[in-house]
Amino acid sequence: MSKYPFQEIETKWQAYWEKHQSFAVTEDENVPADKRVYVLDMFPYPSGAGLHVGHPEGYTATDIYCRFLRMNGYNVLHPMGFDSFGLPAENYAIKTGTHPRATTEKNIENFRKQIKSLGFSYDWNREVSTHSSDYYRWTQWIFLQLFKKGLAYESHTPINWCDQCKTGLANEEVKEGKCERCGTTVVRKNIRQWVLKITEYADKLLSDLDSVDWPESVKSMQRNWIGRSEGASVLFPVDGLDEQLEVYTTRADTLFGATYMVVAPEHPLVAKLTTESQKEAVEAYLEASARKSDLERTDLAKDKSGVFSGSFAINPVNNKKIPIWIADYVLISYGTGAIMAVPAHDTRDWEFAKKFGLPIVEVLKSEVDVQQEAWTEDGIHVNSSFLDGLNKEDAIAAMLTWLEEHKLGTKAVNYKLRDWIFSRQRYWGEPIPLVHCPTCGTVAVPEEELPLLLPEVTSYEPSGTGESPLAKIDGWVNTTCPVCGGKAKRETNTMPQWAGSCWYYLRYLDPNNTKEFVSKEKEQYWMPVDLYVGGAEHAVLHLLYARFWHKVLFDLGVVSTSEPFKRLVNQGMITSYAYQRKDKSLVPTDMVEETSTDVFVEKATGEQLERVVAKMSKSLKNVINPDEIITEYGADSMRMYEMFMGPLEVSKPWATTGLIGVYRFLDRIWRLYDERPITDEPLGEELERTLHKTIKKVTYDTNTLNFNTAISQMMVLVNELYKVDSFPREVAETLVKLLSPYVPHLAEELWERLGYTGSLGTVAWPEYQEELTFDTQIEMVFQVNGKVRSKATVAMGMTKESALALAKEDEKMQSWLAGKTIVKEIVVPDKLVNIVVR
RNA sequence: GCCGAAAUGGUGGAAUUGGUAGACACAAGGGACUUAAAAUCCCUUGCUCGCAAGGGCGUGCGGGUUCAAGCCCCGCUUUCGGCACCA
Repeated sequence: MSKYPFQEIETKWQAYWEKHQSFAVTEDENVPADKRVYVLDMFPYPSGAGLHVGHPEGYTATDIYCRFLRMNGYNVLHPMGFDSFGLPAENYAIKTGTHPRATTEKNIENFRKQIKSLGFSYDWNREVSTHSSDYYRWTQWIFLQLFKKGLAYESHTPINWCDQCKTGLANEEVKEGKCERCGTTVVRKNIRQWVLKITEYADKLLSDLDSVDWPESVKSMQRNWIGRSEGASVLFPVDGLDEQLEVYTTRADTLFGATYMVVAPEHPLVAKLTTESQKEAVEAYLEASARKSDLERTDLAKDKSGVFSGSFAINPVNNKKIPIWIADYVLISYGTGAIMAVPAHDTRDWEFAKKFGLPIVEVLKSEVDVQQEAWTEDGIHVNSSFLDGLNKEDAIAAMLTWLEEHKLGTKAVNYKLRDWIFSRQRYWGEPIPLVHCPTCGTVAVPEEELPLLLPEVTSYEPSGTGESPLAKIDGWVNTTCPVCGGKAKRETNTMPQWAGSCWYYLRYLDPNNTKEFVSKEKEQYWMPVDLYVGGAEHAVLHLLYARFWHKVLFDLGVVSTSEPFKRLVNQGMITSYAYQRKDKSLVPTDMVEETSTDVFVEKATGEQLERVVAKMSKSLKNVINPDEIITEYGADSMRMYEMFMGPLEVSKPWATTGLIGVYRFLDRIWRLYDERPITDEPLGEELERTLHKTIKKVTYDTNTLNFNTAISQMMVLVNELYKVDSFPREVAETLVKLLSPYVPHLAEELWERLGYTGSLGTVAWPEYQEELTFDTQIEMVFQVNGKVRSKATVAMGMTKESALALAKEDEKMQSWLAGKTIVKEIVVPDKLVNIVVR
């Protein structure tokens, strides 16, 4: 196609950087604190499929930013590693009979090669992999700190279980009742598991969100997930039993309207509350709801179900006897697992009351008949004794005072956030370093014995019974108690994939430290992470878990910041085009023909199709392979195109024609330097202005991650260079510097051709002179009543008076002003004149 | 249902503070070069009325504020992402 020898250039400079360790970074104490920057990418899971086009997007963005910062005198930490424990490798191992370590390490090698082929400026000396024992030794160490702080506990309550993955899942890993990974409907299963008390940090996790520079959407997702609510805890005595039923409510003001109570089927008082006559019905109900999946239980469209326990509670505000029901629309995991039901003003309670014929009492003046539908808006209280006449807000306050005075209830705060189900019944993860001793209980493996190595096995098949594959390895399971020396058994569950990624950003700081997970000095030198770039899919999971661990480490005094990631940016997804039939079904790309511009038809039927944007998928045959793009157009084209497509944060469709456009731009640059003699003559005025405008815009836009507009400004400069004959050295050198963060290989090569030796990486970023960016002539707009009627080219800096005079003299303006009365005159200097007439 | 983000030419997208809407690129059309093609270079390109000069319309929809609105305010629609019996 052309002469631009990208393959040769890219291989050459990648080898140069590697040989000269161009991007190795040290903790140089001479660099002032505000010039130390930590720029982090979310590290990839090294899947067998290799890098997809989404990875280079975020990685290119941070690479450009890092190279830019280095040229501006910053000491930049920019590491890369691999999130290498996890299910896919294990599942692949089971299928093929190869050890997950073997496939994982092969995949890592491939990923590393692919990442390097894009010319990113990582300090590879700091690479970490979460599956290596040097690394997971410290993951285990951190777990032990949690354990010792009482933040890890064993639980037997039912958890989310995926039958396909054969493991328990955290609440965060369940999406719409299905396993996030494989889409299998999640079932409830009673198995022993380790749980981390993330709820203990709910308040801090919530309030500290205000201190970080993160996208509002991510913060709001985390706030919703934590789900703090303020309400009251109220005690209801049980009639005829020496028990009290504690409920949580955000609507204490509606207490006079509570006509029955509901406890979850798993509530500890269920057996006591059940009377002899109801026993059979209750037992049947408990069994039925235990069999239901979470999805079935929470399906909104479904009918409410429940059963009367036989017992009654006393409503403490009016001493009325109200029945206690058992129903699975009340969740054991939220609040106290019991509610007071106010059917008149709560849709769920209303549906239940209607179905089972329970009384509905209006306590808020409603605009509807509460016997016909629930009234959930605010209103004036009625039938509520001392609350009558008050609105919701005042009534809640009044009721809280009353409850506290009578010792019947207190203010309470609840969270939707649940504790983190942390154990996995699988092989390819960090072994949990605990030992079960019949005499000493559960004890920690001594820290000096870490890492507790994952045993080599020949079969990793998960049992599916809730036992980890490790449980079958007798030689490993049977051990001695570190406390009493007696016979004991190892914990056989492993950690979830999230464990390793909870703290990897800390290990990069000090990857070879064998004494500590990170040294205090290095931690203080770099932390917190100044910029963290990655996909939005981690908004809740990884980012919440990592914040939690970091806060625990902060409380332990081993890290110095309460938040790990100061600024977060989500890169948008790179989508692809797909073709849609009238019935909205999609047609694979290879079955589509473009008959004329933007007219697409299905080859087989001739049906006209609509082009839509869709996620890349194998079945649609619209997946772009980065390796092929690099081979055909080069890494520089790939990098620059992905940045040119649009703003970093939004998702945008891949178009290879667009990539070719960027390739052509690079080729034009190449030919400029290749074919034109570089002269030492001074710049023309026009060119000088464009040059300084370009420096200004590229500097500003690179710093703010607006790469697409920085690139377009460089295109403007190159277009202009093609219009003039000469190619002054000043422009030639500045352009190379501006290009270098974006297309580092090409820039290095051109820099060398300009007569320099060594890498551009440490060359100072160009500066612009503000006064040279100003136009001397500007086009002034003349408006009448806000509509553009004429324009004139005038000198910059014209006074308001002369601009107005000029507008009035203008021939076209005069025809629009003739016979009108001037009402108002507005002059925006160097922009426009607007004359308002009547 | 609730929370969040968004909607601009044929397409991807620009538009620092409210001040010329459509930068830059793709696609399309035309021209130059060539025996020819490719590559390259140059020009045109929001819609519409008009021979032209020139006019009208135009940033999802309906209102509003303003001399002036893609941008601010109110009310909708649609799309995407998240949550969803959380009391």
